[in-house]
Amino acid sequence: MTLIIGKGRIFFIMSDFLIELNPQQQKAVAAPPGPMLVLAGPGSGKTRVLTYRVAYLIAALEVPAYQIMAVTFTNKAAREMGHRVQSLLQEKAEGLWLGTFHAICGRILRREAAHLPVDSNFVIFDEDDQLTLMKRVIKEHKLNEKDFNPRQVLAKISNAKNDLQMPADYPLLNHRDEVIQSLYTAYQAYLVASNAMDFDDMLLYTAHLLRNQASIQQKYAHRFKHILVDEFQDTNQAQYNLLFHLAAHHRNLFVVGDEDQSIYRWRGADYKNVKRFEADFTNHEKILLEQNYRSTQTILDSALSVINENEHRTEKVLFTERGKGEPVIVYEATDDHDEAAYVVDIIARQLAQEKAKESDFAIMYRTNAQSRLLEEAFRRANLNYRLIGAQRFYGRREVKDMIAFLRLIYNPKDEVSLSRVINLPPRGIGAVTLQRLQAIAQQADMSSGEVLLALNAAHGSAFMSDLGATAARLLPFSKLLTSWRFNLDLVSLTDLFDQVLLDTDYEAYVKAESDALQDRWANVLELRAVLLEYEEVGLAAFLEAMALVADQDTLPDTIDAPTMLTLHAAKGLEFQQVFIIGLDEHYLPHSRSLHEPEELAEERRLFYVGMTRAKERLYLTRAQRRRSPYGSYETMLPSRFLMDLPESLTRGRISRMDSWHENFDIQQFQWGQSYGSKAKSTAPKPPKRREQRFFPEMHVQHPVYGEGVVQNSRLEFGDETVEVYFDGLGLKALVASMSRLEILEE
DNA sequence: AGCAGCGGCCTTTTT
DNA sequence: GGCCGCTGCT
Repeated sequence: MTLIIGKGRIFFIMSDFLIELNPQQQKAVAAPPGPMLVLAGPGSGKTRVLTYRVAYLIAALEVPAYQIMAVTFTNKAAREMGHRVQSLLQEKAEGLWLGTFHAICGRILRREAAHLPVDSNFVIFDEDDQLTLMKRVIKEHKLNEKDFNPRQVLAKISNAKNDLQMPADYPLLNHRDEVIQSLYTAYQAYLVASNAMDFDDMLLYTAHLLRNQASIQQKYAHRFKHILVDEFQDTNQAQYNLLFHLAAHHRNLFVVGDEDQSIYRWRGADYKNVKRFEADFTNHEKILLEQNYRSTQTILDSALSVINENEHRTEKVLFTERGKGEPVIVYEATDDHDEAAYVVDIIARQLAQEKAKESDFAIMYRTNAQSRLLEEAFRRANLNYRLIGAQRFYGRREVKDMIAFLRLIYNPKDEVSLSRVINLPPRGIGAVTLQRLQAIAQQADMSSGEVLLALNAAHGSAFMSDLGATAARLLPFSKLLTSWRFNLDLVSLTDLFDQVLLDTDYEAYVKAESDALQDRWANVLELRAVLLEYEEVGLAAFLEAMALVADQDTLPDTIDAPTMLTLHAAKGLEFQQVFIIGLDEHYLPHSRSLHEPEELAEERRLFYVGMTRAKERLYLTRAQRRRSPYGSYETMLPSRFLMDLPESLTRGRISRMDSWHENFDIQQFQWGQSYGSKAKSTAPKPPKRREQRFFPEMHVQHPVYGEGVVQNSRLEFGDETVEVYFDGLGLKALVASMSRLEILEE
């Protein structure tokens, strides 16, 4: 099929996935160069617009692909866009710069390392590394972790960096700020000494380079004649600044976003960047995409009724041609176990009846911890699932250990990796020896890793004997590190990996550490398999990829199974049927957000993002009681967001909605002091069903009577009475919630 | 140096 | 309920 755009001179040969563009979309895609702001509601095809815009620039305006930079929110989104552009244009798409802010900054920073305090093979510190480092800094400042919570200090530093403040720029309002500034300075010095940077540094350094180094600014502003940004509402100051310096000259900045989907405020994102864009890029064009191609009108209206409660937003008129659809189903579970059972039950039943396929379903929640009960329920039901995020593969201890070995070999200055692996498995280097090593390093103005390497080189010399017992303790590891370093450029990555495993006897160590539940060694082997894919591109690329994997990147789409993910991870995705669980105060909205209206508004947007992922059906669930972060059971209040749903759009009832605000001061609530009528109990009650689960002809299993066939079933007094025929026993009437009947076959 | 036992704290969301 | 850091013992 051929689509004519512009004056007829230009056309695309669209391949099989062509979806006709509506007039707004076409206007955006085929706009003349210049600043463009596309405000796109959920499901309005903004990714499609972005993709086609890139294709249009190349095919119609004959912009070489290497002059285009497109920024996405996740690596996965980048990959998908890359594929689509490629299938539209084939080899003409080569050379396009496409990736997340962090990935793109990484590329620039390695090229421009000469202008940085680190060299081009710097490593990227993740959250764990940052925490390790900050704890060390706090200790060295002779401060208490209680007075200066490492996470909090890091959060402050992160905010500063997102606002482009170096330690010297850190605002000092009181004495405490001075201490934090001092911690920031020391933390930054350690990063530099480790030849490392954290995530925020990647943006900060790039923004600084572009702002302060005219030659670099010109180079990249000249090279990238067109810049496109997805999820623009979630950019922070540093990112905006960076974009500004790249695009200020040619003004070809094409941004797509939706302020209602801004959910990363806590990470420094500021949807005011939309306003900033409008002020900085005058005479920009602005296009609204309001037609939704994803959801039914009912889902859309429900979502709008929730988001409309937020103030200070440009109201959009979202509409769809997909029809009214089914009501939003609301379910109130007795407790969190019941909630999980309900979700899995609905899915299992639809699958059994072949009304849906596995990958149609997604279950979303506010916090990762909420996935656990669902996992258990899925396993009990013998169903597969995909879990995005949470116990990320790359966060596992053994995986981090092995990556730390590789990182240290690649960059011996990495103090955090060194301290992680120097005594792994235990080889007699404890805190004391490590401290001595660090002291020696400090005196010699070297890193600990460099001292280790020097130690081996100076084996037997006076340098050695000066250090005495410490040197003797360190020597074995010093030799190992030297030989790994020596082999770095000689052997393949997997050979190097195997050598480390062998030299450290890591297999025996990790197997001894494993418990029955976790096969840690299997994870090591899995990492080795990943490494295999980087054999060609090398260790640097491998380490970079490991540092920048997003949650969405961790699992292949190919598994046909229901997906479990946080509401944050759900952005940009869509599913036939969506469950949002945990619609209770303190979960959604989360307790940490209740004190601040801005944060509460963000929780609402988060809920809105989740709701608008659904194409056909939306389920919202809550539980009357659930386990608190502590472990005790608490009576919950239904989420205030549920009150915003018009009854005409929903099915199902939430109790206590009318008296929601009576007697409870939500702000004063603390975990541990139950405010419901019932006292705490440690054991959950058996799940109680509100819906009929058993139907005639079902094959069921009873723990005592064995296998039987359901003859009849009815709901009575909130429970279900099932009549089952058991071979040799005859007909038995059973109470569903008490009899632990399992469904074998529907 | 390493380990076991205890007490305090906690978890929001992610590149 | 689980992690982490501290302590005190071997």
